[in-house]
Amino acid sequence: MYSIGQLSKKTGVTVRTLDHYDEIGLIKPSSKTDGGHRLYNEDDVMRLERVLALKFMGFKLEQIKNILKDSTSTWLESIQEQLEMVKREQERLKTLEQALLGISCSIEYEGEVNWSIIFSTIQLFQQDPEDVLQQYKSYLSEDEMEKIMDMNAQMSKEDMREWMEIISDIKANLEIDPASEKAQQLAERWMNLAENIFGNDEELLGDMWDALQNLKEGIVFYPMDKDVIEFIERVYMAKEEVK
Amino acid sequence: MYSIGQLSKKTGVTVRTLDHYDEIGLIKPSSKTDGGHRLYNEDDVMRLERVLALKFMGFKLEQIKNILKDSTSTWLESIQEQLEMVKREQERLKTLEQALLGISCSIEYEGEVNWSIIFSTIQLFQQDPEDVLQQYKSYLSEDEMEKIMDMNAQMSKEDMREWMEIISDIKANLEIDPASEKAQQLAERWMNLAENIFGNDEELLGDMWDALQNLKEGIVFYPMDKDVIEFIERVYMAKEEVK
DNA sequence: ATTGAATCGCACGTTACGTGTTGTTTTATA
DNA sequence: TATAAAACAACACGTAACGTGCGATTCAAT
Repeated sequence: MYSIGQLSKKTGVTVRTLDHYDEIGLIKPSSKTDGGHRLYNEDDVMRLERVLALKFMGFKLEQIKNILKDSTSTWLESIQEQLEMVKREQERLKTLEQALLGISCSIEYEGEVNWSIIFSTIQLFQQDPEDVLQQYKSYLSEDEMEKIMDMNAQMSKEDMREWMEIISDIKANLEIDPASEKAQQLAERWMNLAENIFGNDEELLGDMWDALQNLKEGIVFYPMDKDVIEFIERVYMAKEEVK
Repeated sequence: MYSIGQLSKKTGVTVRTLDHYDEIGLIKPSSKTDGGHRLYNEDDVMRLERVLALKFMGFKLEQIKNILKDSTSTWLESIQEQLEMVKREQERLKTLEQALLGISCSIEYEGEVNWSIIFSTIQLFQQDPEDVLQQYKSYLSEDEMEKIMDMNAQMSKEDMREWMEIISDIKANLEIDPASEKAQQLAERWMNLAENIFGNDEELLGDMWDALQNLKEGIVFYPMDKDVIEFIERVYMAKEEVK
């Protein structure tokens, strides 16, 4: 028989928590002293351990009460629901991380808080990725869209950082001569990174480029907007002319 | 100028939410009608949009108030803190998913709820992975431990399912003759899967096996316990004898 | 018996609103 | 312009899982 304090020490849960579990009828002490102090026996301890296990799995106290009530309970179902929930939450956090990463980089390289980039980024991540890619439907095949989605998801922090760096570099130099040495270098850096990310898939890159040119409005790849695309276009046109 | 209802329609946030933001001083309407109805102007709308953006990023309303208060605010710091939080949460969910997956499989294949497996699994995931591997320190090199941690994290649902299946098969047949056809098949299936997971790294597999044999207590790889290890040992010894 | 520690029971605080009520203001219609 | 209908203000209570007190017992040790 344990007093509430002893049980607390034994299991590591606070007295208040045990108090609460008693209040909501989750764990009622099997007996009491004449004075009214709660006494917990081994069965109670076991029940507590099970409750803690289920809590670790992410169930709510009310659910735990139900699960422990009917032993015929649909355990598998409950756990698989939890699994689904955990997966959905992970998806959410993954996109949130991407968004935060993009915003963080944008502040870092632009040196100030740019609300329009923030709004665009968030808007981009708020709708589900399927919808975002719908815009590209006429330019890309199913296959290509899937590839892009994979890349998007697997883009590492380093990739993102490099990507932000080159793009903010370009943004800082939008007005320079497209035929200049520096412009050529910038465009080349962009191309290299793009190839790197798109894995040397020339066809995909080409189709992607077509899509980008035709969908200049809005932000399509995080912070890359119309201005950047047009800059790169100009540089390439200048290059062609030299030839 | 928008009434609270118009603003609600325009932005999609409920009237009650705007009400709340007014209450806590997050978004106060810039003017009111003679009768006391709230009127929001474009600046208020902008502030609301910013609030929503920050909320999307996961900030609390109180934090948002502070961030929007001092423009000199440490934006980058705040966002990077958020990023860290998101990452930690993802880590937590990843391990939780693994644990749930293990428990789900254990119920599926054992056909009943086995609390001791559940407790062991949870205990395994509650301490951080570093500590778990500390037990193996004397049997495995740094390199090997790192490899194992990677595998552990990347073990797919299918792998886990197969793993659970073979192990529960073995558990159902612990008492059969180690020299029998069936026992040999079971051990072989186990070996094949282990090789599959450990990527044909014979040395790693060997060292791992040593560790498993010496650390029979507790569960080391999810549901694989002492009994299973001893069974496989017996089968191999029987095989040796035949030779 | 006394005293210090443990415990009980109660209540308010937390977060970001949802839901509901009553009384007032605005808007639309006659 | 009178009146009905809609919108709104202001307040209160509920949510989930406890944390943090608080005064009033009760327990355990001396």
